Parts: sequence; structure tokens; C-alpha cells
Amino acid sequence: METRDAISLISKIREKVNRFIVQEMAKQGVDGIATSHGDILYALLSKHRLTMAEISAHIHKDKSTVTALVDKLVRLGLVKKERDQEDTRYVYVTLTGKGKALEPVFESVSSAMLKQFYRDITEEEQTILLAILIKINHNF
Amino acid sequence: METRDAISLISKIREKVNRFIVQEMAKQGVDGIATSHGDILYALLSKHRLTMAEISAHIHKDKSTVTALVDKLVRLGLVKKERDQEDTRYVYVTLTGKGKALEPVFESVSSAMLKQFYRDITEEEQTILLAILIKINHNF
DNA sequence: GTGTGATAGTTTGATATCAAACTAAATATA
DNA sequence: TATATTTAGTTTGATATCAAACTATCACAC
Repeated sequence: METRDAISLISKIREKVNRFIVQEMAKQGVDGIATSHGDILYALLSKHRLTMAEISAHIHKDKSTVTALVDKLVRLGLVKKERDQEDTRYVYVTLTGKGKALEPVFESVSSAMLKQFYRDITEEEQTILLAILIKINHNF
Repeated sequence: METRDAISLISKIREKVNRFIVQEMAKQGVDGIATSHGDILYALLSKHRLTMAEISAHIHKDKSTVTALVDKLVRLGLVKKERDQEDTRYVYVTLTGKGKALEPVFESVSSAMLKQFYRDITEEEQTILLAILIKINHNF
């Protein structure tokens, strides 16, 4: 069975994790949000303020994609954009009150996801998995 | 470092694998093809003939997505669509000569990718990885 | 047989995504 | 100082993708 293949499993797992997160978020009332939007919001919870380029690097998406994603978050009232006064090329993105209010939802979804992901996976297996994945990631 | 997290590594690895495959294919003259197109062609190499629904199940993409993907492959002259004579609801997709001619390219790209993927990963680690991924895949 | 429901595909409208071209601003070089 | 280069971000055009609505065909019940 080719479904046993590690690479196709990685694709499938990623797909399922994404679907799980989007569904859980929707269940908790956060709707119309894709995982990339979630990645941005999640980053802003700890980083407070990021430029467009920093977000791009952080979520591994093209800067033009980030423009579209952040603009949607602005439309949803979850973040705001401000130009740097000194160097007006920079745009800072920060969470609004409404955006910050999502923190508990993220915590809950994130922990639910991890619980599901690692169900029946021992601590030792988790450590081994991580080590192997780090090596594979370095191979490219 | 959150980049150490298994789930984000899975996303990154999948992304890199996809990019690698597309680049290698392009290097060998197969251009304008996304991984999903490759998945369809690859499936048709062993299955000979598949319906749209079977392709959809095989590559885990919505049937409407498959319509678009297969139509592109038709435009590229790599596959052809034919209605079942008995039950005209079914559409059979098969490789053209030009499509079949891609087999060696697929073999070469696939083996190059596996080599890169598993570089410095021992046989034992590969087995363990597979076992853990199968468990995680079942968790969702 | 006629009508109801199931099934296979397509169409439509929306979104995420990228790459390339572009704008605007800052920095370096001459 | 003026010009060239780099940098940050946006715009534009194309594609993959999905969900929902739709079309066409088949199967089954009455």
C-alpha cells in the first residue's frame, strides 16, 4: 500500500491537522479563518508587533500573500497596520482588542490538537519523531 | 524554538518535498505541472484507467478540483477523457502516449526525492518513523 | 412506466497562493 | 549632490482548491 509511505503520510497528517484546527476554531465561533490567518494571529500573540516581511518569514508565505492575509485580518477587525514614522517603508502589524481576545481560543484549540495528535504516542516516541523530523527537514 | 515542533516540521517538510519535486520535474522538461497533476499521472501509470471519482479519492481532492486538474492535463495532451458507453455518467481518464512517456521522469524524480529525504536516516529510523506516522495518521 | 432518490461530473463563485512587475523610500556610490 | 541600488510592501494575473448549486443519468419503488 502506497498509503504506508512516510511522505504521503506526512501530507495526509498535515491536511488532517489543518482541517482539525479550522473546524475547532469554527466550533468556538472563529469563522472564515484559514490556518495561515491563525499562524499570523498566533505569532502576534507572543511577538506583539511584526512587520509584513517578518510575518512572511515567520509563516513561510510570499510577501504578496501576506498582504492579502493581513488585509483580511484588518477587515475582520483582528489586527491593525501602521507605517513606521522613521522609515515609512515598514508596516507594523499589531493585534486589536478583538484580536487579543482570541488568545484563549487559540490555547484551547492548540491543546486539543496536540492531545489528538499525540494520542497513544509515548514520550519516547515523541522525542524520536522530533529528532528524525529535524534531520529530514535539514535534508532539503 | 517553535520550529522544533513536530507539527510545524511536518508542514515544512511537506512544503520542501513538493517544491523539490516540482523543481526536479521542471529540470527534466516537465513544466507547468503542480504536484497534484503529478499525483494523477503517477496513479494512472499503475492503474491504467480511472474515473474522476476514483482520482478524487486517490489524491484526496474534491471532485470539482479533479475536473480542473484533469482538464489541464487534457490541454497538455497528457491524458484523455472518455465517457463510459454503458453508464454515461462515468468518465474514464487514461494516459496518452505523451503521458506514458513521462514514466522514466517520474521514476527518476521519485528516486532523487527519496534519496534526499532519507539522507543520513538509518533503516531503523525509517521504520520507526513510518510506524509513528501511521499511528498519528490514525489519530484523526 | 412514471416519479423519487442516488450517483458522477461540471459549473460557479470565492479564497489562498505565488511570481513578476511595480511603487516608494532609504542607502550607497560616484 | 546626484544617481544607482537595495529594500518593503502592494498590485496584477494566473492557478489550485473547495463548497454549493446544478445537470445528466441510472436505479428502484409504486
